[in-house]
Amino acid sequence: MTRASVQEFNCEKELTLSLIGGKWKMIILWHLGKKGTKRFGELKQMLPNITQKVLTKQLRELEEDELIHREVYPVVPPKVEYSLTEHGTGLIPILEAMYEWGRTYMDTVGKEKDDVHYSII
Amino acid sequence: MTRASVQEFNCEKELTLSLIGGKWKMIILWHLGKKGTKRFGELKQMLPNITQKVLTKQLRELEEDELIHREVYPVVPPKVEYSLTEHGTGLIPILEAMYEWGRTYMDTVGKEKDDVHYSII
DNA sequence: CAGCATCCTTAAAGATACTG
DNA sequence: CAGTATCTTTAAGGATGCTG
Repeated sequence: MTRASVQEFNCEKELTLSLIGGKWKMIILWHLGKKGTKRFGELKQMLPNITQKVLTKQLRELEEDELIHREVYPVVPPKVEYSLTEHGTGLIPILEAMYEWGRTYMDTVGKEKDDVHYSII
Repeated sequence: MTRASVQEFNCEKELTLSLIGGKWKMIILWHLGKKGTKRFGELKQMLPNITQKVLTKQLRELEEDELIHREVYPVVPPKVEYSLTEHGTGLIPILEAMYEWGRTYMDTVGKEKDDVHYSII
């Protein structure tokens, strides 16, 4: 993980990939980018198939990598809000480009190879 | 892997990520994009720490996903050349954006957190 | 509400040896 | 030269239960 003190990459884009490559990280960043600050429970609802443990881990890693900010309100019951940092915001255009490329790819390759089907759930 | 007949994603950008997320795929695409057609052995030399088995697998997957083209020349000894397809070429701008973002990120985060070091090898 | 602690499964990747 | 074939390791992710 990124959290190691020393990381080796062949190229800077591998560093970038290592930060967004977690199974749920891109969607988390996407939601925070498009809809703004969200609470833990709100994110959990947006990603119905994620477990609490995994969501916590993804968020902690994103926080340690300074892509998101975690604001803890000392109230009972607990309230925790997540939002994008500057670094995280800078990733949104890349995610948008990946979204567009994926759409085009799906439309062409998904249709010409009738044994391949991509479904967005 | 992408090679399954049915793939499910939360979003199109996850499809994109699944195609370039292999450990060596971005560098392979990058080299083919910047330097043009390459033979198997040339790619192997460019990626000194990759094993033949893994390189073969990455190339086969990229080929099946139609990001690269594999041209086999029926000669002895064997000669095989790899090049980008249209789809693969379309990814290069995204890889460039990831490269630039990663450079900026390294320069800022890598310096402010003195316990974190990223090394490009 | 927003977590933490355990245990478990699975695929990606690596090491190594062999071949048309 | 450009691969296959086995075997092994590792870490990400998931299932489940407990808690301040």
